[in-house]
Amino acid sequence: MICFALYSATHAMQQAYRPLLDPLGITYPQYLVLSVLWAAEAPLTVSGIGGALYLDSSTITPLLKRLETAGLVVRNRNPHDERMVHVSLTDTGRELKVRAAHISVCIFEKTGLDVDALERLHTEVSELGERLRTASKPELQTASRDASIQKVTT
Amino acid sequence: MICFALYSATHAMQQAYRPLLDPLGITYPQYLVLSVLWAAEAPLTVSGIGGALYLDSSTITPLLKRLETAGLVVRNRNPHDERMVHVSLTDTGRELKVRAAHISVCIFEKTGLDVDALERLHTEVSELGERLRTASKPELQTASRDASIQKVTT
DNA sequence: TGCAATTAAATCGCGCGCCATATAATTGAG
DNA sequence: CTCAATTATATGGCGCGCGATTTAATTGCA
Repeated sequence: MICFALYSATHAMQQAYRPLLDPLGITYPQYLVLSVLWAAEAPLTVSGIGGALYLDSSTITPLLKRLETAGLVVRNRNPHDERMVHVSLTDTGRELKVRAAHISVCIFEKTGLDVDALERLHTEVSELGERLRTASKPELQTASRDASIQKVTT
Repeated sequence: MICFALYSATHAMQQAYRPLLDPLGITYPQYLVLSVLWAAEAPLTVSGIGGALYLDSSTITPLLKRLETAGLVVRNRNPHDERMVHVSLTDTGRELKVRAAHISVCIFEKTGLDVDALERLHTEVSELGERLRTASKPELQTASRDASIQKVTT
């Protein structure tokens, strides 16, 4: 089955990121969350970030607290609806985008694939993920993810 | 980049396994370890299992303890070299192989792919993992994984 | 309006993964 | 033969992920 291949390739990928992210003091999941924030024009909510990454608040909340401790983001309750938390980048958090700009090229090189092959593989893996997600998720036949949720392009 | 696609597809895949593995009382990583043991003719060492799954003893040891508590495996020190631990299946552990036999077909169906497409994707993802692994790992230009280590075919 | 449903985050528990380190057994150079 | 290196496993700490539950705010229906 393809499952172990995915599993181990994902671990290998995270290991490939490690030497690039260590100098920035962030982990790969933190890099993903920051990528979502870097791409967003306005502050995002916890569930907005989680929706983009298919993660829920029990994963995102503690991660955001670590990013906040690191001085990269701030969190404030939405004054119009106190249930929600707006997550915004600090100046330091925005600056990190520049310091991280080289990373995707470095990873691209580590894959040893050309742009076309990578693009094809990306599409196939994304579609597989999408099918597995709808195959598992709640019985409500998901009408594809809500359009308001951003795509992650890391 | 393909990275997030891999990351989220892997999570989706593990979610797809969950309803199938829950009745057996095991997790996906435990299923992987058991798959390695099911495929082996003789008892394996901790590093033998870890080598097959690209995991080290700090991950495998506690997982094996849980499998041992569940009565699925037993661990004994190799009398000829007390540093090593031989991991063997119990009868219960062997019986579980039968109860798990349907799982790969169920997952195959959830992928929505035909055998050929899945085979191709499997090969490409495996090769990507392999390249990322050698790109990251120790400076010694790895001469491909030691032939004595089994392949995982889950 | 009143109050039960719903919604958004947060919290808790647990099982990974992995780094760094520790412990114990074996090997090998001198 | 000795003792420093090496090897195999185990342990501790930390950051995910996720199920289950909790807390707090908002909504909507009677």
